Amino acid sequence: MSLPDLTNYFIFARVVAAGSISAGARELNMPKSTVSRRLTELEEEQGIRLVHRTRKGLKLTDIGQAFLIHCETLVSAAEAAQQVTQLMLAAPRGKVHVSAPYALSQSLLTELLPPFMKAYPEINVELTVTNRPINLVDEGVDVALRVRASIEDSSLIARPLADSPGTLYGAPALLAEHGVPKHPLDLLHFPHLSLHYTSGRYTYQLSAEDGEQLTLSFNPRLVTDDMLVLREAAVQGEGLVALPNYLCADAVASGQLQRVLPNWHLPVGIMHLVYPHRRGLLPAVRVFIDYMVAHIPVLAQRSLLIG
Amino acid sequence: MSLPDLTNYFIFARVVAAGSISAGARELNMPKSTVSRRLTELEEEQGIRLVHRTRKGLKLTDIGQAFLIHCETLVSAAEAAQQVTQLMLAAPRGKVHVSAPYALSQSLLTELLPPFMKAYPEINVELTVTNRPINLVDEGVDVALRVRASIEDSSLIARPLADSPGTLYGAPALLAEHGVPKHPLDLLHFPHLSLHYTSGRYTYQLSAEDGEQLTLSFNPRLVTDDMLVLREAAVQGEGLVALPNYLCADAVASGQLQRVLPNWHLPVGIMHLVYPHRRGLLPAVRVFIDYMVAHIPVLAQRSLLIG
DNA sequence: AACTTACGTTCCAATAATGGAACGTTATTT
DNA sequence: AAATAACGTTCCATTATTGGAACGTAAGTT
Repeated sequence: MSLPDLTNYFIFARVVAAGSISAGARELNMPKSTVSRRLTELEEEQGIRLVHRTRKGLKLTDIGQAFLIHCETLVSAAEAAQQVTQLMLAAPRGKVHVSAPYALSQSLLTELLPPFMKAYPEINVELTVTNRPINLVDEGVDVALRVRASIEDSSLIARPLADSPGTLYGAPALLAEHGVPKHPLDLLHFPHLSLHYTSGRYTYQLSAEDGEQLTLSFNPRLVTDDMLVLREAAVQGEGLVALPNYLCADAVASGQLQRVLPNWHLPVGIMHLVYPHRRGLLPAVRVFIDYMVAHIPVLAQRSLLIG
Repeated sequence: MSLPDLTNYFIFARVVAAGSISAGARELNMPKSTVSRRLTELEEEQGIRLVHRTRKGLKLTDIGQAFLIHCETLVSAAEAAQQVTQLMLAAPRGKVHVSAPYALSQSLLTELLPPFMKAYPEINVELTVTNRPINLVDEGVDVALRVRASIEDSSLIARPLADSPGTLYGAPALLAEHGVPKHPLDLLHFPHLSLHYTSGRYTYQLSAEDGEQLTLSFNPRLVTDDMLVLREAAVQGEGLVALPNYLCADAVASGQLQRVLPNWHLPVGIMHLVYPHRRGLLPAVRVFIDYMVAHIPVLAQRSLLIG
């Protein structure tokens, strides 16, 4: 099967509307030689004469008339299709599919989404909250909020938002029971809670301010992929846990949690946005990204100052 | 303005239906390199990503989904357009616009059209009867029946049907009154009737059987472009007239008219069909031509034998 | 684990489409 | 009557498109 060149149908419709090959060529901004050739081509392809060429304008054959009707709906369909894309490109509108882990969703996005949606009433947001690592393309996600030790995914564009330093936290009661740790080795006497790691290996990578580094293995009593669950468990005194500071700022202020070994730092997580292909980014997605890039660092900074 | 290549819309719709670029390429019978390139081309032209490419099949974006709907109506329109032409090509059907002069229409076509239309029930005939010379293209005529001294029109295809010899005719009463002419010069005493000629010059070009030629000018008493009017006027004894023999056979048989100078011949008219461009001839027009070519010579011959 | 299959993309010589200029006609203007 | 303008077509060097082969990658198979 050899597929027909539908552009010829388009040209045919435009030429008939214009009344002559020359006029059609002018409207189409093409040389009339091309228009003439393509029209003849169409007739040969169809095996039928569609227009009679006279000196002054063209004259449709009966079959050309019937053929034209379908060509016109074809042109309309093409224009409608174009409008679909051009509408989405003309202004920030349409759906933005966002993905975020629970912790970030319930803190940052809870705060930022309402004002964002108020600022862009034509944008609909679909928010998928999950801690599972997702494939943006497979799940049809436009932009994902992530915290990782490093930004490595090469096929995606990443926009760093803020560093997310973490510390060990524990409930005052737990610390009273086991004694406040002075040195990392004191941690071995404690129960521990941790995020789930597919590697199955659980360690603290601690670094002191003088540069000293220490890696400590532990067996977690509780493993989950929800940081908020970890925080609540820690508040209940179930064990020590490594968490981003911004998540614990409130709990520390209210006395529910206490920093453990505050002079030893955990690896800094980098909070960032990722999205596919910088090219062809829809305005709706672009303004979402811009909005988050503009506001998340401020919010994160505020949390850190408090924490 | 650069016009979009609508074939890309078509390819897009087919690829989505097939589920992958490779499968779409197979269905379209195109190399996948081309399909891949054209799809990317379409996305760049629209400035928007329409499909996400994954290893196993494609995934439409939301906008791609909306875009696709219009592409599908576009494909339907293209198929409908094709059907219009292919239907007309598949069998003799549709309209045939025929043009003929009065004389031929009322003799030959009156006899041949009914059986033709019975033989091809899907064909509709539109018959324009006029003696005025017509431009086939301008008037949208598919095929014209003509009688001319020569076949000269170069832009048309001509199919000769039969020679149409002519003679001078007169009513017996008129001949009794003025005396039966023995020699062309005797014609000068008669009143004459004639077809209308735009040249304004009226002559008889007589040739004897021994090759002798004679051109005789005359002033017609009656000029019309309808041969049947001339014949009736001649029957009424209004004057002599040069007419095709087949037209007068009946009148001669019934004694209403008589041949004048039967040994002197008028220029032979050639009855023929003309139609534009042998290429792209519709089956309906083709079978009409074939039918006339098959039957008119027989009918004409019969008339001549009688006459 | 190694192998096979199937996907989408890229490369580049072979091929096809393009478009400015010239042509032959015809209607209109000078 | 001559000149001009406009039409559709054709020509052919330039330009753009094509498609087979090779590539990198991921899923299924031995």
